[in-house]
Amino acid sequence: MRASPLEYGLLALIEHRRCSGYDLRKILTETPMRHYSDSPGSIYPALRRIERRGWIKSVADRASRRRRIAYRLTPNGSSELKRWLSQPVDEEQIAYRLDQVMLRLSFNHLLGDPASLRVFLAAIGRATEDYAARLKEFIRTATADYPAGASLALHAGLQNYQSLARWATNESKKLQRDRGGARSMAAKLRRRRS
Amino acid sequence: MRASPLEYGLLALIEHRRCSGYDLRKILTETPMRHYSDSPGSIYPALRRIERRGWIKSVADRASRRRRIAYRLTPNGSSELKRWLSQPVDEEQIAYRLDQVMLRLSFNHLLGDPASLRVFLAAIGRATEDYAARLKEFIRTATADYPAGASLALHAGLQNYQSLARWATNESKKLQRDRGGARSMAAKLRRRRS
DNA sequence: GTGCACATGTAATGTGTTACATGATTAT
DNA sequence: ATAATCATGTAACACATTACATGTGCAC
Repeated sequence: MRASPLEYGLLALIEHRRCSGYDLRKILTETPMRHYSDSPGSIYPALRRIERRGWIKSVADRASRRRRIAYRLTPNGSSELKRWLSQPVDEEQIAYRLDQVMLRLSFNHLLGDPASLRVFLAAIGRATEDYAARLKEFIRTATADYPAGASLALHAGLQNYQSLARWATNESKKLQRDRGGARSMAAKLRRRRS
Repeated sequence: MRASPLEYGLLALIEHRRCSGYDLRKILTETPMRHYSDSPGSIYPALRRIERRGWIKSVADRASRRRRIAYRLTPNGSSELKRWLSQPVDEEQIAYRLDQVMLRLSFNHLLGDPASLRVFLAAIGRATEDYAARLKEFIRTATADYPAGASLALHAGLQNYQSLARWATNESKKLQRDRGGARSMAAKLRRRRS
């Protein structure tokens, strides 16, 4: 990982639409992305870091009379963002960086490929299933003498991962069906026209 | 919060049983507590910090011939740990610090009060229900123009919190029933003996 | 003219991560 | 002997948080 999660989040937000530091702060405070910092002491230095790396460029914004420094992505920033978005989803990410996986899901549309959402959901489903199996095995072998609270916490975790796996796989299949539907519809139209 | 999550985790592990830095590292690598660091550069400094604060004391351990510095909690450390374990569970913790809530659940037995587990689970249930409601309301009002991936991520989150809320409330009720059962059983025995 | 929202920053601090570093004991 | 495991540390770096600090434009 070449940048911090916050930095990738900012990159994605800026790619989604041109943003100033203040805009970004507001988005982070007002949406469930809030667990990323949201304080000026966190965002402004992060912006300068990714600017120094050449991933964003400031553009003076004179739409209003207020002082305002907006940013947009450079080609380098754009390709770095795409690299991050299209990273494979593995067990490690599901287990320890689920928030980032969900962030990548949220910004999947920035890849510009309508099919990638279905693929990404399927990857989440597979990796989560694998991790749930690993967790189940851990619970089976290692928790005989655990206190009640610890067993409960582990079972809660297992249940969560299992339900997440089902959900992701299911949503992926839904998209597959829709695509199939759209495709056969298009074929019908073609046949009709010919 | 007067100490870092890692520090509280270490405190709890040491209270559970006397540990050296190496023991702690092994526990962190081998259990799902793994997302707490696990590297020596993280654990040894943390140990020195809580030692400086007077929460743990090192005890030379000559059980084996290896060099080994084990720790145990001081009375101050013990009461700080209990303070942390018995903090109220609120929406903010559910939303942004769920891992810590689960850690506190895992070590609830260190409070020494068998009833506290049920109470803690009920508190998780209530706070999670509240947060799920807030998230649902956010989704209802704010996501009309969100990209598909973002909506999916939010719905996944909502589903997770809803299922967690149900689970916690249900487990709490199970414990309540068991307690009820145990109590009436004890009453029966008393009656029989008299 | 005063208070609020807009808007951007700096400094101090703590902490986690990575990489580097060392050495002892045990098992093969 | 030598590799693996036990065992403990340091240094450099990046990052987030908190608190502090400053100034502008708009609405009332």
